[in-house]
Amino acid sequence: MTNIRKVAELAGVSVATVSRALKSPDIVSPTTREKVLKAVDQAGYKPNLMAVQFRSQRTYNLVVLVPTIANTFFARVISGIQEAAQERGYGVLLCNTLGDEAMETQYASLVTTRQADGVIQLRAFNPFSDNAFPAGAALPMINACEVLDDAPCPTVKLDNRAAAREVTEHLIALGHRRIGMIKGPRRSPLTRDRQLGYQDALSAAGIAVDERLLCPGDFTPLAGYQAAETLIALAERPTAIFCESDEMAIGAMSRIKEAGLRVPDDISVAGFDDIAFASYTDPPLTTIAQPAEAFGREAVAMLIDVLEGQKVDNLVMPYTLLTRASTAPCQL
Amino acid sequence: MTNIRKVAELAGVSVATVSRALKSPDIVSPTTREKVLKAVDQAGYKPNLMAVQFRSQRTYNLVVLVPTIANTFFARVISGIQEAAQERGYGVLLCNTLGDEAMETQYASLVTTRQADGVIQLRAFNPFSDNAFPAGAALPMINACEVLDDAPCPTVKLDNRAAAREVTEHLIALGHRRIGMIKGPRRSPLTRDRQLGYQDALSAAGIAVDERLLCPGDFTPLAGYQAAETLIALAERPTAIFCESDEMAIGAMSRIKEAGLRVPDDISVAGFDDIAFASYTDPPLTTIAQPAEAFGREAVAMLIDVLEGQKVDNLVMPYTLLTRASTAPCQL
DNA sequence: ACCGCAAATGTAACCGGTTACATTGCTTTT
DNA sequence: AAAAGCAATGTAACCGGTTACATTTGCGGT
Repeated sequence: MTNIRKVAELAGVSVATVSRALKSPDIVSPTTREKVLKAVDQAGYKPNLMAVQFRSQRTYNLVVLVPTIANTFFARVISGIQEAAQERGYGVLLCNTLGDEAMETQYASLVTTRQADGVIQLRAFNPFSDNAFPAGAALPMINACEVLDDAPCPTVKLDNRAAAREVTEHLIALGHRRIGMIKGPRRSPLTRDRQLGYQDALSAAGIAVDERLLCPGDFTPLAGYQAAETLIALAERPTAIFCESDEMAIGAMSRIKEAGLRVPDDISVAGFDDIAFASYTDPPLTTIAQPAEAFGREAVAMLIDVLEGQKVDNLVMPYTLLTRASTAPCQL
Repeated sequence: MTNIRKVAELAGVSVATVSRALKSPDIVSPTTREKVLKAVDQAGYKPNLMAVQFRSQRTYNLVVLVPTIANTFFARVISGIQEAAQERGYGVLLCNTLGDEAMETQYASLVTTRQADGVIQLRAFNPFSDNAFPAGAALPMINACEVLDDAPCPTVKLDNRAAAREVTEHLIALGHRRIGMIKGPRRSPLTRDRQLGYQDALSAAGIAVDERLLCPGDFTPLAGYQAAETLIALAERPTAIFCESDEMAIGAMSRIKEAGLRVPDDISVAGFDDIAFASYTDPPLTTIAQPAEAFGREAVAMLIDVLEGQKVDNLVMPYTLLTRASTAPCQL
């Protein structure tokens, strides 16, 4: 193994000089620097970063806890994380937790065992909340996308309530009164906020909330498919459906068409996320565009600020309602 | 920082004894072991894994080079990698390379700088081929999914040629004679193999290959959309289109319908990959199912075998043609 | 010629584990 | 009772960098 001592020997200088020539070139003489660089080249020397990291007690790795990368939205967020981390010289340790809290805690503890410097959590769960982490809240973490109400760390989120309200208002403006909703996982604050926004819009329009129009889901196409089945089977079926994710909207549209109904003629469908496929569905999907990659980029920037001891503020990202052909005036 | 010396002091033993009590409990006396464990507990001691790794010169991290995680197929492969790696006690350092060779080489060199033990490359490019890596081929790597013809390492792949032939034969059996093809990136061996399979099927059926029916693409929905535009504008337009990825098939179907044509009545469409959305498109997509997660799992298993000095053989994964409603008998 | 100061370089401790080797103390063998 | 063997534990070197501190060198000022 070519280490710094070999290089020092080759260059005829001390290890300290080699280290300095590489790290702070300005404090060694030009002659020496050149000798060292030549020796480095000749020996094919690459610093053992494990040693560097061990010495500096920094790994320059970030742990990312993601419920599932199979979800297109999260894939985009991770893309942003990856890109930003790379620019700043950090690596990304990916953890696909499938919502398993034990796994999240286990992965988060890579920070306590010094295999990573910080955590980006994309789900509303504090992996350090366990009593195994007495100093829990102090560990470097950013909670992004789906955030805890009482997050013990900085957060990056969307104003989900406002966004859901805007979608619902759009449907109401089209004349819809019976608007179904396919929700996300039961205990998610994101689901709760979007439902609140939906209710806000209905209340403002003087429409009563009908519990039968609210279906649980889990953000997958299959869940959307099944929920749509329930909704279209209702005696008074909805004329529009707001889905909390595009993936569910795609599943829902599939089931609606299977039943011989048309989108948007018989039922308007709106989604949330603006995934890549949203403009290629038939008809193209009305949805809320979230700046997924920016979520990732911002989370990384904030986490690195935390790691560098800077104070960071919570961030609310912007959204846009994209009106496409899947929503149309109510035909009733 | 609570380190092993603190624990040793607390327990009234030497650091060596603490290390042994934790790593090889059977070679210390029960009394001592208990004392040590109590001290560990009391001090809240967690071994600094950076030190352990530094000492053992193993990081237990694997680098995964993926062209883009925004692609649903790769997201599934990564899921498999992640899961298998975790089971075996390895972490996954993700690198979204966007096909940038410099970036792939840079990330792969995490192995030479000892920040990772091995590489899983999901693209047909050898990041170690550069002359910066004289010992290139010897570095632990697995090439999966899209593999190099002369890969300097073990590979996991599909028989793309046979699979493409099977899809094309299916279309021919439905009576189609003018079958368009939307290809992948120009220089990809995967694209070449699938095209060969397509040609095999045509030749066997006595159909001449018409160059105008072959459109380049890049696996994205947009590419499929644009390629379909070209194909339906042809004087003699195809009655079926085989797309090298489901994402392109989804884009193509979108453009076909936009032109007022019906799938499969006017044009049959087949894809490749069987992504989650493939069964929710309208109509559901005929495609080749690839065991994406298994690709990832096998790649990890093979890489760890390599790291442990075992000999490993190349692997060919199975595929299945899934016949859904997007392909139907030719109407001409 | 001598002193002082700064620049350049060298020496060695250090990070926190692991482990080869040394030491201690006790049991078994002849 | 002495020798041999073994289990339990301690001592300290080691991994490969970084860096505080020490030392040397060179130059300008008097």
